[in-house]
Amino acid sequence: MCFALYSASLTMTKLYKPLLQKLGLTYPQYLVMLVMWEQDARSVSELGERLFLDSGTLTPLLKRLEAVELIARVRDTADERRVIVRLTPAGRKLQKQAQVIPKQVSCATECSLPELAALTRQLADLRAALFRSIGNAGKPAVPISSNFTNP
Amino acid sequence: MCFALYSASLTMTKLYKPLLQKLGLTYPQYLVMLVMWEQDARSVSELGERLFLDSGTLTPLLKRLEAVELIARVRDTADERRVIVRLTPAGRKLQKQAQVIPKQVSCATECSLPELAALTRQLADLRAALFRSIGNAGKPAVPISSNFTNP
DNA sequence: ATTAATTAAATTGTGTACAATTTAATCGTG
DNA sequence: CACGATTAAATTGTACACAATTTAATTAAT
Repeated sequence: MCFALYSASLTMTKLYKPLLQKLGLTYPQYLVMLVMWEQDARSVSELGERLFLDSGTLTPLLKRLEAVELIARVRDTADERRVIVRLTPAGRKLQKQAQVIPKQVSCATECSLPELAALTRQLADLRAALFRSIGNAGKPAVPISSNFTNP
Repeated sequence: MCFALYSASLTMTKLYKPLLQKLGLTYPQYLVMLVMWEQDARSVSELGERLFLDSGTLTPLLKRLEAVELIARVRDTADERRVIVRLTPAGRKLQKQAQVIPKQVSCATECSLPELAALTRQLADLRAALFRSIGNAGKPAVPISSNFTNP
């Protein structure tokens, strides 16, 4: 299953590549733009929470989006630790060009919309389950000295 | 759906990390070892066909596995273009240590085995559909001069 | 009010992915 | 046999991912 997941994900990214190239975006950059179109003016950590990515991934990605003037990055004056990301006019304008992409991708999947919705929920549930497991591994719910083991 | 796929895949890799660290492997390296345990003495392109990865990804990965002496890379004497990958004794020995991993991962998914099997097939089908779509875009089935268009 | 702890980004270093190109070997045709 | 086409790996350059660390700003506890 893990390999099927891994290679389906890589293949999906490959499918997006030519579609997104017309917009000058990579797939992770497109995800950031989707989240920004959903709501403007977000901090880096808010983006990270939505996308499950950390600053080590986002910071260079956001710098690239800033370099092509799709977003602007400014320190939050109220809290100088935070960096607020905003869409530029070009960034907002790009949304219209991007609107055709979901249909093209959905067509390539050869799945019906209900099938896609079901698969989406399964994958989201899976991610949540894996997160719980990782969380438990990182911070065990029970001290190491416990005598209990998983059934 | 695409985002669910993308983030589930990244989370899966994160789950594997601590498990594989005990074996000194990354997830893609583990995939290569799984394929090698399945059958020894494969060329780089055979590995690439199994894993849907190209030489640009595999060559440095295989060099790292060679550096830790889990595999050996030798030119095929019958065809000097090919490089044959073989397990070392240490590489074969590692299989035993790796046997516990699938159960640990399956447990973390919180899915039954039939559920996992069903999801695996869905993801494999999805990957195949995406491949078809990419293939058609990359190498059109009909010459450029054709008058035909897709329905 | 200081100082210690925490938090948010950025940085560093390692390891994929992959397009595009290069190098070298083999194959196919005349 | 020759030589252009093809094939297999390797190389180059760009862009993620993420653990671990660092830097700077804020909060908390005394």
